Amino acid sequence: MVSSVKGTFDLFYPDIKKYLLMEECARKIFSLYGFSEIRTPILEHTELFSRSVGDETDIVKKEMYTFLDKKGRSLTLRPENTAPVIRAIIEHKLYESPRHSRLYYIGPQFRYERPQKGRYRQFHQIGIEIINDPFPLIDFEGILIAKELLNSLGILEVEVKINSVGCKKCRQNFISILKDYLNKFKGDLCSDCNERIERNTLRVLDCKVASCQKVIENSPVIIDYICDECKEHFSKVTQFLNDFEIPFKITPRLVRGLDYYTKTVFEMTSFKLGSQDAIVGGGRYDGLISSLGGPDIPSFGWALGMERLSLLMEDSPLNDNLLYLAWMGEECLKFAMECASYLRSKGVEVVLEGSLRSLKNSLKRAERFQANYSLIIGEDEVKSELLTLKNMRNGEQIALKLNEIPNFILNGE
RNA sequence: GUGAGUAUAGCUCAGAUGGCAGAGCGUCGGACUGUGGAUCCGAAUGUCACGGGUUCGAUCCCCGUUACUCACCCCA
Repeated sequence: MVSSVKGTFDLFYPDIKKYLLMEECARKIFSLYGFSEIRTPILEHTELFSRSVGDETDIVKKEMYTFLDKKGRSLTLRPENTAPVIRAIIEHKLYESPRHSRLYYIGPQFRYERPQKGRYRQFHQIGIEIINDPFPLIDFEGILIAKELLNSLGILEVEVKINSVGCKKCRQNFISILKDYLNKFKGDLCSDCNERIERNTLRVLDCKVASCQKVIENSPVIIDYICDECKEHFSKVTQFLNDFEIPFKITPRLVRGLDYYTKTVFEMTSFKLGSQDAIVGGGRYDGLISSLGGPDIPSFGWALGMERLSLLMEDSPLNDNLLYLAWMGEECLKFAMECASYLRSKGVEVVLEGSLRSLKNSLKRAERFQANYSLIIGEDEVKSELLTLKNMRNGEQIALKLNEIPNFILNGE
């Protein structure tokens, strides 16, 4: 037997319903904020990610599905969707188009990691990108949208963690200060962190090793060192959050694993998940467009993990309005087919099965289908043109003419 | 990439000192010829993950591989 690839999975009823619900809610909310969808290819040139996400990040160093195609080009299954969206924006010169400044995407992403709870090799993200607006309002609205999306799906218990990682100029300044500090405690830091001091200094702040934690506790805090502009930006974002009563926690050690972030970074986490507790993550990336060859235009975005969200969602109620058509005898089949066709044209969901069954068996099938109704069509019904509609939830039966059924099922009349 | 645990029916899981492979649930059929869910009766379903070793004999012990689960790293 050939099985699915490690870290991938098949999605079907009932879990698929959660995904459809997520997508539906997301599309609804995004359009309320003036967003439109963008779909980019799953395959990109490897260079796109090494240049944007960063050569020194784990994602690029060890987590990408990269291969050579038949002409020897290095291609990569996208590990995230921000770089592809920005690539598309630049390629089509859409960065000045207001209509294309608010984009959302829904789709699969790929990272070659060891699977565990809430983490897969093919996973799915819903995300947004807001192009060409440098103002703190955008950071706030971005977070607000994510929060509204979660709320609309019944997820209320999330913690919003927020921080600023400064801009190109002031971050460098902080990094050298942090480097000086960390170098004093080299002996206390784990081997990973000793390497990070030079290659990816900020990430030391994120280390969970106990001995490193001690050093980090007393380390310089980035918000104290960022430039006035960045400080101003950050305080406006937090001010908006306060004004609109969105609880948040300033987390000085929150630095994210992608190099392109500037100023605001944020994460939404849930204690109900395992150790992979981030549902939404994102921030501002003012330098990304220019670093990919576009003009110097700022952006903001986040991504939400659908698998993690689905872990938090209750099993969705069975709100199907499915009708199972129980027909008896070959001489009823043609009539049953005509009924099915009519009902579907009126918007009723109808299952009609090919095998001739006893009524008892048909009702059993209806139950297994989790149908709300059974419509019984036998000799009597064909003659009288009064069909027997049975409510499978409470067992009640009523005789109706065919043209009365859609209204009865869809509107309860 | 690292560590630990697990792998037996569609699902959940038992099993023996190493000697014919088990249960519950589910599925299908019947009791009940036009009325499902309850009850009773019956039936089908297994390369005991894969490959090697030890043994008269291995699903069980040993080695290896793969997959799954959780954790580390990192991230959604």
